[in-house]
Amino acid sequence: MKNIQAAADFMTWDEHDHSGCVETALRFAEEICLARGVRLTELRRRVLELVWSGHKPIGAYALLEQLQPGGRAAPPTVYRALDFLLEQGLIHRLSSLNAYVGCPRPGEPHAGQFLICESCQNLTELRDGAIEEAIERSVQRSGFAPSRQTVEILGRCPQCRETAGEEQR
Amino acid sequence: MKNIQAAADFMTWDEHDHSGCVETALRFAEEICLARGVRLTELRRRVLELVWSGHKPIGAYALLEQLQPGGRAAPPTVYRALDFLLEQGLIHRLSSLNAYVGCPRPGEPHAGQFLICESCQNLTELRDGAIEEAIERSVQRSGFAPSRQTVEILGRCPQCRETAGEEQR
DNA sequence: TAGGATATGTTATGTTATAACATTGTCAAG
DNA sequence: CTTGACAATGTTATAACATAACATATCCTA
Repeated sequence: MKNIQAAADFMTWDEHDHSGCVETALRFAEEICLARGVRLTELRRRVLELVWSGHKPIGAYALLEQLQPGGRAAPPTVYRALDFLLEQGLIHRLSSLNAYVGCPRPGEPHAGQFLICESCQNLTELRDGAIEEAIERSVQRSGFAPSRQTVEILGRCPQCRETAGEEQR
Repeated sequence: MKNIQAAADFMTWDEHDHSGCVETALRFAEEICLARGVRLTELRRRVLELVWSGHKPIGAYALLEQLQPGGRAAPPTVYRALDFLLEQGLIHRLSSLNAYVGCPRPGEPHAGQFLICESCQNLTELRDGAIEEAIERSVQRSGFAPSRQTVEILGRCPQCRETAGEEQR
């Protein structure tokens, strides 16, 4: 089991046929949950699907709306599903955006490194060994026992840099 | 003008006489604002002082309480002061905690790297060139133009690791 | 000292997240 | 197949974090 977007050391949420990703992510999630003996219930599956459906990070309340167009579900419903998916490493939370994205490498626990475009909100997840090692070394020196890393870089993606002064895409 | 906590490539908010830091931070802030022709008003000065006063990251509403024990000031008051201090690089915002800390290297613009203890909330700010370079290289490769970085590592500090199973300090 | 710019006060509300408890679903042991 | 324990979800309320919009005050300069 490798990456959801085949062989890459990074993954950009734009400019590819995304529909396959959703299916693949759901299939992987099922395998992983089965192997671990945890339950990917209908609700959790649906939330994971919604997280993957867009090409962009999505907030909990936006998920909530999409979950029940009528507006029935309450916040804890979606937050509990998100908590489960986070625990299982199936999604990431971007704390600088208060938003969630699907993890392209579920089953392979890792701290994501994210490039977030301030203009179009498009996202790239990196997996840069050099960054991880540098952080690892620094953390070791300090005697600190890390449990969770957040590396989020905000800026402008190449596409938005070209169309410099224009309106946001 | 160097670090507020003299010569160090990192700064830990614990285990040192902190009272001097507050004074030094305020003095630096005054110099910097004067040099830039911006106004360190009484309110802004007071908020900066409160941010520095504790040894831990502090939230906006906690600041608000300390600002006016009677409870008069409203949120925008403190958020505006925080925005100013952030703009001037006098404090950092920790997005994984929704909290603020004084910047030990004001006047020397930089993206902080933080080690945050989940047990005692104690904080260490790193300045690790290797991490910065690794990120820089990775970001360059992607064609991305970075504007703001967030590197926050949650875990347990050396002190809390010793007192493993015990109650939080 | 008048007038514009900057800063702060005030009221209301938006956005994100969780606490606490009730109900329902699942599954295995008897 | 039913009972009981645990896991998951529903429901209501509220906590925690943040900003919009407009009024007032303060500061500085021409």
